Amino acid sequence: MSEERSLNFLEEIIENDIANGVNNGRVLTRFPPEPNGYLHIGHAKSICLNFGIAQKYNGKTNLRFDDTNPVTEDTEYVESIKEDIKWLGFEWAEELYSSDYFDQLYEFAVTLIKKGLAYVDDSSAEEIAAQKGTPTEPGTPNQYRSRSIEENLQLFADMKAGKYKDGERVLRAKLDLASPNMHMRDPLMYRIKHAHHHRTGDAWCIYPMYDFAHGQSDAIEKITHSICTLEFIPHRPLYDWFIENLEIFPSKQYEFARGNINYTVMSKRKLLQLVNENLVNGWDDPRMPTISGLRRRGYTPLSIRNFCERIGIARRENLIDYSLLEFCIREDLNKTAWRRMAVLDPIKMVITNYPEGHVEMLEGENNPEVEGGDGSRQLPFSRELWIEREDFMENPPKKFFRLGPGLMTRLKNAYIVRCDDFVKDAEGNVTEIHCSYFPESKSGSDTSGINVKGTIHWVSIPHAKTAEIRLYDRLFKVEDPSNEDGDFKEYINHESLQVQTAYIEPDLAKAETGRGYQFIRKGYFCVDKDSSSENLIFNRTVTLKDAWAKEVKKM
RNA sequence: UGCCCGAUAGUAUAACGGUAGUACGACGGUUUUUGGUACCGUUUGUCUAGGUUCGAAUCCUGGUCGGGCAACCA
Repeated sequence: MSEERSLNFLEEIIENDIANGVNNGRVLTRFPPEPNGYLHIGHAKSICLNFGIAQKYNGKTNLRFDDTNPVTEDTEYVESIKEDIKWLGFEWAEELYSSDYFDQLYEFAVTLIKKGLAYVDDSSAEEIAAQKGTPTEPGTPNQYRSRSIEENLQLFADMKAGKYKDGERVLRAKLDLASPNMHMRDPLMYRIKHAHHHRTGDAWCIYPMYDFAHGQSDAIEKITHSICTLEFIPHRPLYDWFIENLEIFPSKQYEFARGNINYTVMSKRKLLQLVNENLVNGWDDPRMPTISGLRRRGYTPLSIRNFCERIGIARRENLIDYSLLEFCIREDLNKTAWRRMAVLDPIKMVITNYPEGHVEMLEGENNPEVEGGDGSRQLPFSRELWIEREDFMENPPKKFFRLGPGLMTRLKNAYIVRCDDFVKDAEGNVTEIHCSYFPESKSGSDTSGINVKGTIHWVSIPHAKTAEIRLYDRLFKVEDPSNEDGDFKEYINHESLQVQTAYIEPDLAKAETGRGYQFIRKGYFCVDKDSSSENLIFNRTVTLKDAWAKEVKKM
């Protein structure tokens, strides 16, 4: 059952187009990343939008790498992008590259020159910028603007032939130097770059600019709805102008607001800086908002797709609460993660009336949320256990439902225990807790009649294994680091990674990568890619909601 | 000083001239062998001033505020 949901503005446009027979109801979108960095959660929004909307209207989506700038692009990025899209659960119709169209694009440029709509300009970048004027003053034409078609044709061919050095000449559209839209003031179409391209190698030394590649690529592929972000709004008249004057397929551009999330940054440039300056451990650092980072952190494709669905599509600037992303992953993992026990900050508990050396195996459900059950595992129980230090208080407040002198609580999947005594060291730190257990209170066959409010997790000391636990916090200390004074890196949270050693139940030695685990009462965790059988490593994906922590804050 | 886009609870997003709703968050409660989950409830909103209209979040005008635009980046 899909629930009733109102259409976003793009769906409305498409339904309208279908109703009016535009393109005979055909829908073809494209996702056009530049292979110059890893995809992040903002791209996920665009991916879900482009692929999702095509799916919804029986259309298709092309994956097209916008690779018109060889100096920043690399096949490493191509591979990671493809992996991330597949992992998110989407399939592209065709894998394409803007560079596939370099010949065609060159011919398009020649066409415009022949129409007297493009010219070769010998000015330097600085001169061109100066001649463009300012938003309030029109630009001024230079002597090159009136070159003959024949001369332009020859010069452009010479540019292609490699007769000039980088920056010596450019090809420009002959448009309107007085336009209030700066993008229409004779925009650059081609520039010279003697650079090796990841696909075309050294075949070219001139490369088209975004504005002269994107719309035409859309048209070549007969994209019906070319969806991009808000900053391309002023490019739209140019997009249309090239298509009109080239008389090619009329793809249409639509813009939506990119998604931003608080306490992180969402630009490839900034993320690249974090990587290059070793402020994080690579693009897939679990603190990164990249798809690969979220994956390594333990986020699932479904949780990310649900997140993208929930944030919606609109045209206003936004800064989404990180808590929504957390909600989405908890929602998914609650239904799928296997419950296990791990003690992160241990203190020893001795059950004084439990026979020394005795071990019994108890059963623990894998996931109580799964209807019909999701199997179970065996838990060794013995006289000495590790429990969480915070589950004992020497002077507990009235609402504390765990252990303290005389207090009773249940050990998850085991017995009810009562705290009888505790031991302190010379510095006054509690080092050991002594309890007695009620044999008839065993989980599943409790006839003790005792009611306790709290349940705590534990690990049998003689059976415990150890694991490295990586706890993550937000990467930045402020909501919107890019909008603060100074460099965004000043706002990095240097305590965003904490490494601990935990005692884990023996079954966790078999933990698999790619599966979520809930460490009961502690959060959701996953096996990190650095993990090995000798050195188990878990990442904390997200904590559980913690009502007690809130209670403590109020006290 | 020019042009363009936008403005609905703390956040995000609906309502398409006719009862301002949903989700997350926050707060309170019920259930619970996870202080989790589930369930129930509460709270908070149409930037502003005019106009059109029987009726405006919605249409019009002015203003305010926020964002974008002058890369041989995309």
